[in-house]
Amino acid sequence: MLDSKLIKSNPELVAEKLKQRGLSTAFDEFLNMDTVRRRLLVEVEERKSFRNRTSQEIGKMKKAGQEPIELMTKVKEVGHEIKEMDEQLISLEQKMGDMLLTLPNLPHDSVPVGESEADNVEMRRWGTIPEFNFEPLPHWDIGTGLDILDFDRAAKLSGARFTVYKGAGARLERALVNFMLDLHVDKHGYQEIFPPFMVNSECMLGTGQLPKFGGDMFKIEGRDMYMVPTAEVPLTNLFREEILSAANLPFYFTAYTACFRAEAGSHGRDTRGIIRQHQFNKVEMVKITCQEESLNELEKLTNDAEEVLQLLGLPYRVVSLCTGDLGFSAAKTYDLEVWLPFFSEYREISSCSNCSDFQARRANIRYRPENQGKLQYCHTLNGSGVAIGRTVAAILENYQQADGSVLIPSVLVPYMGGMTQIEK
RNA sequence: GGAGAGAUGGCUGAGUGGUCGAAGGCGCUCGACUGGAAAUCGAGUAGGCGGGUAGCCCCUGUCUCGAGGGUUCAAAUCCCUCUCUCUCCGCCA
Repeated sequence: MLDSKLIKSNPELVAEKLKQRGLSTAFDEFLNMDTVRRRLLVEVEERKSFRNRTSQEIGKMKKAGQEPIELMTKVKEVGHEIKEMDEQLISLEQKMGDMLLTLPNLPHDSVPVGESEADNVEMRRWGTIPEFNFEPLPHWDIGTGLDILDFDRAAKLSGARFTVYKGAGARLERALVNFMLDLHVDKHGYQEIFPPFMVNSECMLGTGQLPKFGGDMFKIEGRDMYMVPTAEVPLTNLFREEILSAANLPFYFTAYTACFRAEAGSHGRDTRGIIRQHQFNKVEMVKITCQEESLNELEKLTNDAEEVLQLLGLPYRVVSLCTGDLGFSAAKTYDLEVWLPFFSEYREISSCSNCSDFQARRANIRYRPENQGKLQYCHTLNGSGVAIGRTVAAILENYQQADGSVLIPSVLVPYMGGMTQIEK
């Protein structure tokens, strides 16, 4: 959520920043509502002040044995006025609040200005793109050939965009989860969390999925519950409605969860394979920081995600998303894109974002600064560390052999029970 | 699912109609004491939204005691609904 005071004091700046995201917003209506709201607030507070003072007088008079009927009637009348005005105020504030909740975060000044994916800026590349002396297969053909991925039976169980992992495939999925968690916990200093996979709508509002993107999620029928679309939601909401001590910042959390996305496939992209699924696994990293540190922390978080790919020997590049391609809650985002030989292109495997105070404001996560000053909103960051399914796809395609087998990256061998190669 | 108890400030915990944004304690901040520290003593210490103002330096109004409604001149306190927590019973991986 944007700071309404910033909108009031500098609507042009906010509109300009939103325009960079491709959003034309006029704040005239908002500012008008606020003017009306403030006028109404002053009037109703005058009446409340009168009611408070007079009620106390009535109390004293009653104790003195009097029965001030006229005063009581007067206060009662004012009470009715207050109620009417309060209702108007609430409806105004509701409208203003609804508008604020639908506005995305402002891009940070360091974010490249652009309209679409095409304007994203490549920051760096890592690794050597593998060369094959045969025609590389797509991961779905490799997976079905090795009988470690079963799309047909998954369709029987659940429908399109689900996958059954079998044998070494299932093991590989589990190995990756453990490898990534161990790396982030043991080397990068994150605390491991195992959160619920279902959360309430307050959480979804806090991280920005609601109110705009409810259709992207699986909702539990008849309950105020959603399947988590990413562990970012439960992790970031851990401290919702809390006041943290600056001395305890920053918090580093990492968690494995399954992720559930209803929107996957709605645009007909990636209809084959395991790139875009209704359910996939992910290890996520979340940081809660003070305001001054979030930019640095984003660089470190991105490096932590990169190290996963480096250790797995998967070529990738880092892209700074341009203003037009930023997600709803993000002020700045680096995407990690892994090389997929069959596609012959880099595809997103991690997205690392600094959400500045945007989510903290929605979720009311604050901290008291060291100098005991005024409470501040925390900054929240999140990044995939990394998406498991896409990592499996990348391993299958990058490590495929001419005979249809797939080599296991050495760092995963212990997690695979010593297996070095997946063969038919 | 059935029965009961509860939800108050950063934490703990009093408060059953007005003098309560709220005792006491802990924690924290500042000061005294000390060579320094501990202990002790003293003072301060919620947040939101407005108004005054150049200004969150101050002054001031209002709201907030799980959430929402109601009763009343007046609600943390009484009534209703909901949410959550705990205990017992049932069921269960």
